[in-house]
Amino acid sequence: MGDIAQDEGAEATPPGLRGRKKAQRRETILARSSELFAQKGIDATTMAEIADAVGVSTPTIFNYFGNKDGILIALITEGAQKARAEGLAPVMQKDSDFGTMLADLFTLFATRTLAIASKRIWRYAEAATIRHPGTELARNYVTVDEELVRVIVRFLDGYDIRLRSGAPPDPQFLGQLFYDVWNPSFFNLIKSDEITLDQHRDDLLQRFVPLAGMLFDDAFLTNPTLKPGKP
Amino acid sequence: MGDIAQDEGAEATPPGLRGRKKAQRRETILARSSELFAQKGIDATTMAEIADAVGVSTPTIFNYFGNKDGILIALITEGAQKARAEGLAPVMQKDSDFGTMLADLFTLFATRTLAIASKRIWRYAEAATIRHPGTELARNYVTVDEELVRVIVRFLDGYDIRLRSGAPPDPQFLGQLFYDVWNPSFFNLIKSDEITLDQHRDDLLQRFVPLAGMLFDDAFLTNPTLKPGKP
DNA sequence: AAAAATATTTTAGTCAATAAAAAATTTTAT
DNA sequence: ATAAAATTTTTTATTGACTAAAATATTTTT
Repeated sequence: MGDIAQDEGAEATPPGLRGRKKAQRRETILARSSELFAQKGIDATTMAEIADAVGVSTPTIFNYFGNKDGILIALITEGAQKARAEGLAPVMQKDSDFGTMLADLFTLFATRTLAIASKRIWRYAEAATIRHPGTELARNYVTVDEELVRVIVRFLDGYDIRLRSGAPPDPQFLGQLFYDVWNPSFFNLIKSDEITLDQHRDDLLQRFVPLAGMLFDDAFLTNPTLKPGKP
Repeated sequence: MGDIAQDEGAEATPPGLRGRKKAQRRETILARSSELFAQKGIDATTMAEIADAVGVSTPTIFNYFGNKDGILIALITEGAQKARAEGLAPVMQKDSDFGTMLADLFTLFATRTLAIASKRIWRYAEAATIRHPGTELARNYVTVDEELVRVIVRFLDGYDIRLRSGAPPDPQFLGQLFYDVWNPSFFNLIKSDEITLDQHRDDLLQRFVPLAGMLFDDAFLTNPTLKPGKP
């Protein structure tokens, strides 16, 4: 439960032999940690074992990642970055109402998120960022969420949204709102090993269908149309 | 980072000398821990010090609360229960629009929440419940949130809400929605020692005013009326 | 008052995390 | 190329959370 000094995250590889070696060792630590976590679980994997597997001393691991949480957050943020790079164009059927479409969109996010790491690892990472919000790695983690909001905003921006209020829609605001509605449900998903992705989708439907019903125009709701010039 | 076996929380005092002693000792542990945490901070307070202050052995503290997090969660949930019992009728000026009223309501919740425990303690408690969701104390903690939603629902239920959709309002749904909109902002508040309650209120205004504007009827927005027969 | 059930302490240990000094390595300047 | 400076890593040692198990004490039951 001590305070922490952490490394600078995955930066652009610095010049010089020293920097290259350091970047490479960082990758090795992450790779071996990932293997060990998968093999024996997080709790059962000791820092000394990781150090052994990498071939360095235990304090060196701490120099690189501050603590075990630091390794977890790095694994997740870097896994998420890779997944993000793989393209995020969501695939879903279009002949449903907009609330259902939102539920499907977020179910897809949940599916992809759990493909990056297990529920347990996400639990640990979420807890770590709350407990140590000041660290560089925790701040990196926040950007994963921000990126997700950006994807939602881009999605919403494709549609010719009609609000009941008649006001012009603010995709940024709506994107954040929908993200905030999704997040507690996603937390429930990762907090319980029993909850399935199907149940998660059901939960999301119960949240998004009524919400969309209150926010959006009847015509848009049942037949969400894309903006002219968007595919 | 080990797994945990925790006690059963603050139950109704069981009969018999043994049970009474146990309940009393539990209270003593909480009282001394609270004092020590306040005096020297959480990290700087060791389990051995708590045990010393109470006059029992260190493992006994673990028998009662599982781990340090367990003590924190118990302090918070029981503090919240006491605060809850003190009556929650929110006081706010009525001559503002409904979005502002919501922001004020949740600012009040934030104020009261931080009166129960410091940001640091809330951070630790939130992290603990995510990391160890299965424990009895973590489940107890959830009920604090549920109770808060109930208060919001009761608040909403007092108003003669008119939705833009024309549909009859579902206070339960709206209460959960508003809670979910509030919560990430509250997390930001406790995650940063810099953010003030005033800034929190500003953030809430930016969330609730536009949201209310999209959801509620213009007439209701500017002049929220109570249901007939409600004070 | 003995037996059974339960709680507590003692003891001993594992592991995360930190600190500080020694040793090794790389870079920079000459 | 080599000495000096800067940086990294290892060694060593220590604190503190947490667990396990056996021994001891206490309460309840019979």
